[in-house]
Amino acid sequence: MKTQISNHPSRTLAEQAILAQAFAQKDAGTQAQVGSVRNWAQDQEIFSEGDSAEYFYKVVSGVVRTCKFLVDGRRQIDGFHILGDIFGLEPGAQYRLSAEAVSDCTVIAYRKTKPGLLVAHDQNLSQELLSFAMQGMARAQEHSLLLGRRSAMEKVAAFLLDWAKKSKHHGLVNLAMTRQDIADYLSLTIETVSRTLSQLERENVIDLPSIRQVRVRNPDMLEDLAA
Amino acid sequence: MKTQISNHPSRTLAEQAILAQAFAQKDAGTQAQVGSVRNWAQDQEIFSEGDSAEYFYKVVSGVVRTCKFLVDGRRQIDGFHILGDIFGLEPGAQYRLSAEAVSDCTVIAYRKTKPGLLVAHDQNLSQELLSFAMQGMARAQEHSLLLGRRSAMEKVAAFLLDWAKKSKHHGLVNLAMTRQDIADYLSLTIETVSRTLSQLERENVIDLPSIRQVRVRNPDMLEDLAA
DNA sequence: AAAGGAAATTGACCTGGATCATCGCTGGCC
DNA sequence: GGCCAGCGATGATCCAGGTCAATTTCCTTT
Repeated sequence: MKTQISNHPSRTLAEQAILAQAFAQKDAGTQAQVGSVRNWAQDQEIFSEGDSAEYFYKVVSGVVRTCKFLVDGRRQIDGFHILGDIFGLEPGAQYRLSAEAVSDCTVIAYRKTKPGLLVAHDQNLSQELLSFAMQGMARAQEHSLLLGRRSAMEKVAAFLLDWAKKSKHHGLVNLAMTRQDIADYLSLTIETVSRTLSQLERENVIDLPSIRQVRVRNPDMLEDLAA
Repeated sequence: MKTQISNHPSRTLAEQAILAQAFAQKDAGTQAQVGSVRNWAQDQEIFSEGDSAEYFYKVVSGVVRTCKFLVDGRRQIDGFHILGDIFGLEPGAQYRLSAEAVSDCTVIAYRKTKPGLLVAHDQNLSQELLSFAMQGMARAQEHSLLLGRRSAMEKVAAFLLDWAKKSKHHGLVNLAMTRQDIADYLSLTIETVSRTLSQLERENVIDLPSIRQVRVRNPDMLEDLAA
């Protein structure tokens, strides 16, 4: 049952804390601005570009991608969102990107008080949203810098470092996403991503113990390559 | 004298309105969160990556670029900012980008109440900042999409449309920036920007009456090319 | 108006990554 | 265990845009 918080074997303490917080708010009944928990299976669509942006979301578990589909079928991934990340917060009334579950995932949906207008009665929430929006801006700017005028090697190395930083297993990165996802995030082809990873393995910078796992053998070298 | 608002021949009504607003706030003396007007000459640095982010800015006249310099000398331009745009708003205590005057320009500097922490006592200001931050995020995301997997033609066409939209002279765009600026914004070389503009002129999509002016002859075609 | 220098254009050539094609691996299913 | 389908790896080739090298245009200064 979805409202069951505790004793879920796959949930970390941090995830349970976020859930507990959401439910505490709900139980207190202080505001309409409170979250409801939702689950999504791998590759399901959470929302689609152009949909009315009634909700924004916070990730409790799993990984979400936000992306855009171009007319000619190309797909660009704007970002991956993990535990604690907020996505789907829009300046306008419609989503400008689609959101999909990279893995099975749990998110909290927050309803905006008015469609298209985000009003925070609560000073803390307002502050938190502003903070998130600025971080979101910074994140998007970093992504622009990553995409512009950087070689495939620089892109892949930076991507790996980014995920290594997030990983709790020291030096071992579990990638939730496919090569296609990585390619669409870095604006490369799967072939180039694959070749670049192979090259890094050949040069003893990383190991690829399984298809979705990367072991960083030489972080310094990886830093250098990320430029 | 810098505090002189009216009777400046090159200022539009909108610019004067922004200045008047800034001074009205100042005169009322309601808050510390009030702006001071500053002028910068072309190519001067407004702030530099790593500086303590004490102020954020709003453009009154002219054009500002925010950019990052890479170790190997490459430069990437994150964005151009014009009348009414806010720049230099940071989630952290330091600027992550540099800001420079593309043309002579006038900006209003707002001091943050605490370094590194942006607190808005005023509900309206808080709302406005949130709105700006979300728009900034959207702008940065659009830029990522523009840089990723798009041809030189698509980039240049999208760039021209963007500026044509902002121009008041119907169909005539005055570019404040050099080809190098355009190249660094689109992650292309000056040669490619130049060649692409020439090609557009040859195909009667645009005219290039002078080096910093573009006349859009066929907006529909330009839209198609921007994909 | 002439001179000088920076910015822009244009041409010739080269290369990194895309494209196309094939093969191998792996994990789910009976 | 054997089969199959989707994902990933790798090789061969191509081409858009980068690089290098002249000019040309425009703007500033005298």
